Amino acid sequence: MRQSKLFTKTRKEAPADEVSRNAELLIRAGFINKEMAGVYSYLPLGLRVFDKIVNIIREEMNAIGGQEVHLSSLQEKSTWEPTDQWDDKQVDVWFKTKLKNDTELGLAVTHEASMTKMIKNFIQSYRDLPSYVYQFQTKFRNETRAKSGIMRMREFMMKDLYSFDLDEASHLEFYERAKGAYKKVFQRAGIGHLTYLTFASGGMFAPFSHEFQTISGAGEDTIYVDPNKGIAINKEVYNDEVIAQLGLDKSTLVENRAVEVGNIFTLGTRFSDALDLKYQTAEGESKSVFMGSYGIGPGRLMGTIVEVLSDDKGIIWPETVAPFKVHLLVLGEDISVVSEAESLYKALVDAGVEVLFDDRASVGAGEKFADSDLIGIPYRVVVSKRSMADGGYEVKKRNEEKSKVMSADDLTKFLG
RNA sequence: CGGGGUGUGGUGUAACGGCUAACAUUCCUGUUUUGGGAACAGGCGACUCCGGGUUCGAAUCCCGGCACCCCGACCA
Repeated sequence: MRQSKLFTKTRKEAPADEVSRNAELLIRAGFINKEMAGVYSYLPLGLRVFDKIVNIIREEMNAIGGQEVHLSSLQEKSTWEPTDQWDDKQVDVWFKTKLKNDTELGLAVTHEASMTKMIKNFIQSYRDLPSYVYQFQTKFRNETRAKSGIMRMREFMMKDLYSFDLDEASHLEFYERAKGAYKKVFQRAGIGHLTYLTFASGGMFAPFSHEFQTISGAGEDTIYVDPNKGIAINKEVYNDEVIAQLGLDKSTLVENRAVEVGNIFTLGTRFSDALDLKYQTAEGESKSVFMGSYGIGPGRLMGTIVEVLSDDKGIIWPETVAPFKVHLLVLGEDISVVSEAESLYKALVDAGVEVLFDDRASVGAGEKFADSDLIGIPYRVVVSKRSMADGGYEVKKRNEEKSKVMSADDLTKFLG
């Protein structure tokens, strides 16, 4: 993509009302736009990152047998009444609305109940189980206090997977697979080294639920990490009994602030009982389906990556989620330099490399460098009189200081 | 939802109750320039969040509303 055609532009200063690092950098670099408190739009660069994150999650969900669907965000009152969750006292973040005929509707806070209702149409027998169904769909939560940029929004995308199993044993088997898939997601997204499987309160069907917590000062949770075992305990269940139960040693646990980037937990038969999701066993008995739920917010994940991977100049995207792989800069308007850059751009695009080409004329070299650092694309390639005199193109990684000069062929090979 | 704070060109800031609301940046025109947000010249852009009030006079003081930020509570 040509930067001269990109409608967004970078800013030197962040809006005064944005304090969080993720919002500050993402707005300055033109990835997101703030609509109102807790509501942000994704712009071209931001959407590319968002989509890459979504794709990583999608691949990992598919790998453990997930089937993707897309449920509505409009939900009937009757969907939530069986579990008593329509009540504002039970769920205090509802956005509610009405049809023209005054029928009450809610904007999806989550999808446990509607997913259960949907799958009920397809599950009658033990032969129909298990089923693992997921979606990327908008959640609306009327938070009393939105904050921290895109980390806690009133409208946000969530990947929510629901598992429907015959019984607790097969549920637990899948649960372990889901753990593994989540680990891979955060590893691939570039924050695996800072993300810990964390024990948290479990609800009625399990002693614990599991959160994936990424160490960051921007986090809202406090966790106690065992660095050797790579697991942690959320403050909400942190006590001597739990420490002993998990076989941990209190003296080795380190307190940290962390962002909850994912969570998985056992629902048991809470929803299947309430909504009458049952199946017939081989013996002809009727049994409740055993459920679990598994969430990741791609937007929050994107914000977390920025919080954790940046320096004083800007963002440092991991290659896996970067909006482009290469930021190609042409310096000066000298015809031979420009045409050299143009043909390199074409060669890279033809080789299938994702390139943002800073082809803007009459923009100083300093500004191009500053923009490049701010946007944070992993590889920067400079074409200038100097680089050509040195015998080619100058390549530098965003997170490294020194650059090296490469020829066109080497470069295409190196990046392709 | 409790507490605290802030609203001034697109963005960041300034302005004692008193002159035509200032400066920087962005943007536009032109000249020059091209290795770390370059230089010069000219220009566009603001009913100072909204509504009342006090005053000869309000961006400034008072009241109400709205919006935004921070701390806490909440967070399937």
